[in-house]
Amino acid sequence: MKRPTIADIARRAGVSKGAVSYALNGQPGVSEATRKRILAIAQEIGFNANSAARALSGARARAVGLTLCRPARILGIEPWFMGLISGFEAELGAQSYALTLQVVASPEQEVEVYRRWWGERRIDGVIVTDLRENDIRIPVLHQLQLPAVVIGGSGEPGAVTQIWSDDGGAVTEAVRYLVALGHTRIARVSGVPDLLHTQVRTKAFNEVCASLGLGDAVTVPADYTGEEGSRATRRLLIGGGRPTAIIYDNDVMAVAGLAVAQEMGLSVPGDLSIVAWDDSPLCSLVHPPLTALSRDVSGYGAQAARELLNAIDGKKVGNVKAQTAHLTPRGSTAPPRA
Amino acid sequence: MKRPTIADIARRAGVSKGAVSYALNGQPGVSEATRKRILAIAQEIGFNANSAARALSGARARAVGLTLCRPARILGIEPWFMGLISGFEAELGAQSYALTLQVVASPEQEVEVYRRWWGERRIDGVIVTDLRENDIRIPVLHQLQLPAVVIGGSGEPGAVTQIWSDDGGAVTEAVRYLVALGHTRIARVSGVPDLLHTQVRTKAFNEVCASLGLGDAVTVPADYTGEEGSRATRRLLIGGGRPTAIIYDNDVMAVAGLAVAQEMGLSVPGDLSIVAWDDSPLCSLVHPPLTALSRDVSGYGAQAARELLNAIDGKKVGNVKAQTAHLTPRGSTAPPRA
DNA sequence: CACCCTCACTTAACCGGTCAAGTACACTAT
DNA sequence: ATAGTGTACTTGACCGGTTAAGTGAGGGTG
Repeated sequence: MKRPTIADIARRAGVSKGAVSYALNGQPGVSEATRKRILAIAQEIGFNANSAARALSGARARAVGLTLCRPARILGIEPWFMGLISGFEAELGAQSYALTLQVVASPEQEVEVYRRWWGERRIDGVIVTDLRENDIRIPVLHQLQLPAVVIGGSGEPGAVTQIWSDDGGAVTEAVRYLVALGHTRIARVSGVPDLLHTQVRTKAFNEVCASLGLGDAVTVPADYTGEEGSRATRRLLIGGGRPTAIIYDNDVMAVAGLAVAQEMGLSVPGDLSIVAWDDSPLCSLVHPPLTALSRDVSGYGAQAARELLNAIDGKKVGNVKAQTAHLTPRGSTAPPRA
Repeated sequence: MKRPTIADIARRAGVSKGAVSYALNGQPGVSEATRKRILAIAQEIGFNANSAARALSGARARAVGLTLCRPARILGIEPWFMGLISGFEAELGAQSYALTLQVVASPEQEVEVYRRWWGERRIDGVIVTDLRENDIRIPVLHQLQLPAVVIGGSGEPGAVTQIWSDDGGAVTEAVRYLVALGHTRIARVSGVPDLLHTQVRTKAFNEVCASLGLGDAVTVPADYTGEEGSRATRRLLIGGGRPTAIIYDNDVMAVAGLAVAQEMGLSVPGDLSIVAWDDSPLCSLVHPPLTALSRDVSGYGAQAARELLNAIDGKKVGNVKAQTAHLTPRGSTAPPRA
């Protein structure tokens, strides 16, 4: 089956290729009557502009890239990314932009992928997640002049547009809530310590614990996987001065922590309260359902996509603050047993 | 920063554009010495062929498409898709093919996306999941001559390459195992009944139950989400003749089922044994860890990608049988209490 | 009535690859 | 010496859009 081209439309409409192009792109240069006729023909023969030809003649590729840099075993289970992706799609699909995905093993590989995509002119911009301190990707994106939106930065103004949320505020809310319930020994199982948003959360956790006089704030670093979540939880529950509440940096580790507590014969929330970060269906799936710091992940993704499309259109670099995660109390938190 | 083109390489090497093209693509027409020189220059200046130009001149777009047609809320949590995707990537990345993703709401929309992609010449082939009976996507793919690989067909020979696994055999193994443990009242919570592989599993379940004299085999249809999994489980556990074992069509529903049992004060595996389909980290995360029908989902994806690349290269249409899921016993199955 | 302006187009170059056809030269066979 | 063959290139058309520059008709103005 032959793909219709603008030449086909031009022939049927009795005009030139150029006129068809103007008509289809809403540019001035054709009369309203001709435009309507051309659009009708395009519709009728099911015309779609060849994206290669369009990209080649200097216009947009109408695609954006996303690299996922987490090991496959965690990618599979963490709802976060899929939530983000469906958010992107909602926005990109509406503008008929495509999303190109690449799974990578390291930030170095990520940089290579950016360079390749740029060289291939395959994408118009990228979405960057998991920002680190002195992230090696940022200077490369800058050098390549590749429009980008960073998700999960610290909120400090930088070279590229950021979508960030006040994670510090959310941690503070969670700790205050647990203290109000009567907890005094609160621990935390964090995500990868190199990531900027992990650092923001850790700092806020330390500060609020200090300000409420909770003694030293214990944060055990992990990596978002269930295994590490279990390991960290065991370490916390075995040691002396066992905490009565644990805040986890994602839902997967929180679920793993719940399982460890049950396996050790501790009751949740009687002996241990659990708060998860990121409220996916996973949290309401388990028993007891987990109290979580909820945010609209796919809305977050949609906002990121919108900002990226703006950046591609050459609009200003900005810092967009997304909704702060809010506490959704469920069955996994309660006052500690005397 | 200007992107290097083959013209730049040609100039530096003192040859024509054509020669560079032959050299880079491993085609005959240049001497070994010249080829080496050209490749060295390409390497040095960081050349990547403009994918648009390449696609435009009749060659491949070097991209394949995947549409995800499940509601966002389930997409987020089901590890299956992410596992598949990382499998695709392993294979596609090696050939520097890109993966283009689109989330859609219905098979009708999916067909539209295929048509658009085809018209835009954006992709060289597609991966089709969740095959239905008389699937409307198949004739369209055929009409468009779009290379495709179907994942999760029934194994019956058809118009397009299929990757399938013997789900019937796996169900049979699970039921036999439960019967060996002493169970006689075994129920099943299935995925969406329209999907072909659901039908295959249901048929096999009915057959093995009949052949083992287990009375009528109860299958409650659900949709892979946790909510539906909970609902179906409650229905099974409330009714008379409560089953002592339930087989779930995915891990998410199995976890939800576990939570329902716990919430109803039933012990797992004492009062109820649970078998999950698809062994993701989720299964070993909960307490007790779930007995599962495991298969290498990302290997499955890799195989699909390989077959798709073959189909794009015009190689034969084939039916590839992937590894059958095998039972991984864990803590959620045991003999029923007297 | 000449002049200018606007509108609605047409024309053709261009993007950066691919590839069929053409060319120049060396080497071999008769 | 001449034709024939193969190698190593060059040349230029082509893919299907976009867009700057050009054109001709019609209307308004002094």
